[in-house]
Amino acid sequence: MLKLSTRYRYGLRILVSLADNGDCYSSIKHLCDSQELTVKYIESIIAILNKKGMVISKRGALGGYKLSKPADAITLKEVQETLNESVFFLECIEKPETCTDRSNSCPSRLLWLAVKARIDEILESLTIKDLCEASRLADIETIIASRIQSP
Amino acid sequence: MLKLSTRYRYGLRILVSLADNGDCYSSIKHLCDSQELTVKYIESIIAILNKKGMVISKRGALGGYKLSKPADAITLKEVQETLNESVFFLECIEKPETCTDRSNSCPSRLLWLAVKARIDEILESLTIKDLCEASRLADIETIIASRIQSP
DNA sequence: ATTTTTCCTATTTCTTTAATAGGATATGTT
DNA sequence: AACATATCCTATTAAAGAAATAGGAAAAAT
Repeated sequence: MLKLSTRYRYGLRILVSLADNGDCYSSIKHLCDSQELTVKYIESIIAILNKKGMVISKRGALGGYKLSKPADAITLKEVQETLNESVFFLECIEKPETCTDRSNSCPSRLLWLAVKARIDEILESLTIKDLCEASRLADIETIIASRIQSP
Repeated sequence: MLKLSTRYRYGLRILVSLADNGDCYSSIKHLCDSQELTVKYIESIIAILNKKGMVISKRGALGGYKLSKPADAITLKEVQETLNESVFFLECIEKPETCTDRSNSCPSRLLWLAVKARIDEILESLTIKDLCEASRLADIETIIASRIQSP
């Protein structure tokens, strides 16, 4: 439980690479050189991003992928939703029909609503551009602190 | 990814039930009446809690389970670790040998270190007793707010 | 034509979770 | 002693999702 999928981890790395590459098209092969992944596996991940319109593709020689919008317009929440569409953090919240009547006296539900709210707060406040910067600075806490207001 | 396991959800509900029952032994059958689970499945969950010494068992007629320590001495983090021993939120952190050299320039790693820190902060600050209270109040945010200092 | 590269569809493998099953052992009650 | 109530123990199966691989079709540049 609460395991981070490699699909999302790699997806983020791919998007960060594309962002660093600016307006050029990066081929999967090129993305592979910097990452230790197979062409086929990256392909399957980027295919999802492509179908959702997060990247623009160009076929044939000199083709590849680039971001479909500025890196600071892509939130990490958006990426998560794209890459893990059918998986629900908490079914009884996202699909109420699964566990209707327990509602607000269910301790698990209350706890995870609270946890999820905090995760989402971070994922919504950060963008791919922030990740690029965090990677350069080797620090993300400062960026988060500047985004999220303390109550 | 980031899916909450039913094992943990049910485990919490079981512990909250035991807490509400005070010093009496609750049989699995009794726990079943309030929850919509089979005897066998609850048994398999509570067996884990028992092996780790979180509950005390008594066999035979009038037997059952009760908490091994006060409900306010059992943190939710402890429960999570007990029920999901072998699952790592982020392998490259918890088992560094998996992904050594990417370290602090890996965007995923930075992000999830930050997210994990916030989840752990909540899980460590709350106890089973808090969950009992949250369940009664149908609110957990007030409790969390009183525990976690804003920076 | 040839090379590069995306695109599409399918399959396999692996891990983990979820759930079930049968019977052994202990304990209180009658 | 017999019986009912419970935990305990050890498997096994089923289902889901994640991870990874495979082969070839289609497009575009040189």
